[in-house]
Amino acid sequence: MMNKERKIELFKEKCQTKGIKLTPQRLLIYEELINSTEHPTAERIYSSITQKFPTISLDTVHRTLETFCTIGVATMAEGLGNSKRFEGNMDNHHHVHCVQCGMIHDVYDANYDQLLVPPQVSQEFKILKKIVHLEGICRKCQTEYENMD
Amino acid sequence: MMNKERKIELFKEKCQTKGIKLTPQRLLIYEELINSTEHPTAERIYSSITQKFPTISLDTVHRTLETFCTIGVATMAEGLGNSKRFEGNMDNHHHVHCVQCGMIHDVYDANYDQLLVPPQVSQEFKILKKIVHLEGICRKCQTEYENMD
DNA sequence: TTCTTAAATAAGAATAATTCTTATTTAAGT
DNA sequence: ACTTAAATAAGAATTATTCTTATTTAAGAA
Ligand SMILES: [Mn+2]
Ligand SMILES: [Mn+2]
Ligand SMILES: [Zn+2]
Ligand SMILES: [Zn+2]
Repeated sequence: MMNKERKIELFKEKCQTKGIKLTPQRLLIYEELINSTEHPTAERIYSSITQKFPTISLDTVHRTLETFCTIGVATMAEGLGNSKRFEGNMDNHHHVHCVQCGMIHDVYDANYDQLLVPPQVSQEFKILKKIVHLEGICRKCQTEYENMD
Repeated sequence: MMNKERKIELFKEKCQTKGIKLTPQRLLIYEELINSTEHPTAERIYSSITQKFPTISLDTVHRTLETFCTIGVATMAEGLGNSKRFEGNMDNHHHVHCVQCGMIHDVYDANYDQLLVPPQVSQEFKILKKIVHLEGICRKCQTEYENMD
């Protein structure tokens, strides 16, 4: 971990090196993000900011968060895209998700099945599911990238 | 694993024991689900079924998939709800997600950090993220359940 | 088999999350 | 101060999901 002033400093440098503009909106969104431990949604950040900065638009918050992920100062918590994905496979297994095409493959691995829940977690949560979630780019999508200009 | 006829048999029994009606819609949706390896969305299942059964409604597919999860013949692939969740914490860590209130807590665990990617996965994917995703009910939500009639 | 009824469905409206379009503004380099 | 590409605001559009209500039906009872 790192103190917030330092993170903001690094954020400003990152904007520089990545060649994106340091706007008041971006700074506010970044501050809101690192001051929160709740993994906020775009809407949540928008609501907090709208008090200090009433003219900001929700779309800007969405765009900015995406930009932050791209330049590596934020991440989107693991998930599988906009729509719920279902399966009838009730065997214990894990997943690898192609973030490009959305494909989900099943992963069977004995080590993954044996993961223990840390005591500080099991004290606070009744755990219903333990899954290793891998994210990456599938071979097909990698090939498609290669063939792009 | 298990052959599909047997799964359908068990599905019918499950409807019995859970006291829910065995409708043609439910049977079709279940068959579609277990014949797919792609972790389909409701929309995807709806499209496939609509050919054989043109009067089915998308809402029925949604409701049915939820019912299937409730009676334990299907699951929803791991995710964090409808909206994207962001964070500025770029340290390597994992998550536990309360499926009731949506809260996400950070989990730091050295064992989790050391997970290896199975070779058959790394052959097919360029892995960008490895995360242990725990799901459960937080203490607060458990207490709230207790106080319900 | 026919009857009964609560459960389930279809259809479309409503809501929620996200993305797109376009005119306007602005950060940052000159 | 000037220039300009990038960024923003506003609102429309799109997509996913849920809700409402009238109708239909599965399944147990008679
Ligand atoms: Mn799976
Ligand atoms: Mn986190
Ligand atoms: Zn892919
Ligand atoms: Zn909770």
